[in-house]
Amino acid sequence: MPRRNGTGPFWWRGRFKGCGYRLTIPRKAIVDVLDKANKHLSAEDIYLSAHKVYPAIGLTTIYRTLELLVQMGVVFKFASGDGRARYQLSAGPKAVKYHHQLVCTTCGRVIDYADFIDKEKELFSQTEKGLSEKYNFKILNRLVRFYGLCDECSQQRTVTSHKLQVTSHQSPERSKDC
Amino acid sequence: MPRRNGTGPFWWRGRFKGCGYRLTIPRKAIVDVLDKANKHLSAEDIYLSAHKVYPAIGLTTIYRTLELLVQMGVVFKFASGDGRARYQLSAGPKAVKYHHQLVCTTCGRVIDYADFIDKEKELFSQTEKGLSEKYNFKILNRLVRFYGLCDECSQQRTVTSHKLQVTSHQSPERSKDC
DNA sequence: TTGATAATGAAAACCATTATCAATATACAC
DNA sequence: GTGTATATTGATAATGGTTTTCATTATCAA
Repeated sequence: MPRRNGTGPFWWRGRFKGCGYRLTIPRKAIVDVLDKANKHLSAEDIYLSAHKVYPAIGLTTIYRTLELLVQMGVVFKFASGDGRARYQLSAGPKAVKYHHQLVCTTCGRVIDYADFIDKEKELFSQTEKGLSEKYNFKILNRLVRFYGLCDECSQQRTVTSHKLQVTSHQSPERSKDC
Repeated sequence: MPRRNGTGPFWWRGRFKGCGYRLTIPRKAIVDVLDKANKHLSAEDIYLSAHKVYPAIGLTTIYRTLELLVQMGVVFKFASGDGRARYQLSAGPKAVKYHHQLVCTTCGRVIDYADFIDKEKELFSQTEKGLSEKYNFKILNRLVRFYGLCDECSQQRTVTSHKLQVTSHQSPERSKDC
């Protein structure tokens, strides 16, 4: 039986018509790309994939359609550290309602972790309920990001420190964090 | 008594010399701005403030110095949704080790919340310990961001829906999320 | 099929950030 | 203090992701 909000294979199609927007070939191509992807994509990623299916598509349409989809609540957009936004479907079987990352502030590396999430879930279900009520905010997605130093950069930092010690005229009482 | 890592009023000054970098007027001006700010700032914010103290300063120096400070671990940089990065001191009395935000995906509004943080702290202290060990990652800062619809946009969305219903030729079976 | 209008894509504009490079300021040796 | 090597600076240009513009095309209800 059909569900009220539509979460079946083409749950998003009804949204277009329902909102007074036309369901065109480029738009189908874009949502299809997002639907088939199992991770978040950049606008360019989406462009390249959609281009294979529908070569006439332009990058402008990608951005415009993505904005539309975000407004409709079909797509979730978030800022990744590299200057490019990432997009993913906000519902359906592939939808991920949360992101958990370790971000290295030195090299920019991003580690997506899946550990300890179960413990978090319990806490967040309470927190989200409280926040929703207090701020009357409808929470759809969650991002937990830890910033710091990855294994490699912690080590390199020490190396850099040594190198500086050799080439520099400065005082030797330097810390590890250079 | 002086502390080993330096967290006093000018804790960051030693870092420059310690790392073999010169402590110049522009650099002092930039850190002073960050030190006096009680929230995260964009590069332009910092430029405008530093410019008042030292008008000869250029935007280039702002970016360059910020990068340096991030590398030294003095400044924490993170992506805000609006395409501009934000910066803040990573230590000292004004330093904030965590950010908790509600981000509206429709209007872009950001609500910084301070509720429920105590409960989170307990959980995160465990999670951070586990992650640090597993990935050998030194966690310095934390970002918790909930995406969704703010109060106003939830309501506007309904209004838009009505408007569409009047001006559109489309089927009336539209959802609230347009 | 038609006609009003929504949607498209190429190109230009925009804006935050980065790279280039000649000029300047700094720290150290003397 | 003076000189010298070099780190630092800032104006300018370049970059790259995203948005705007505008003439053309596709869509849908009638």
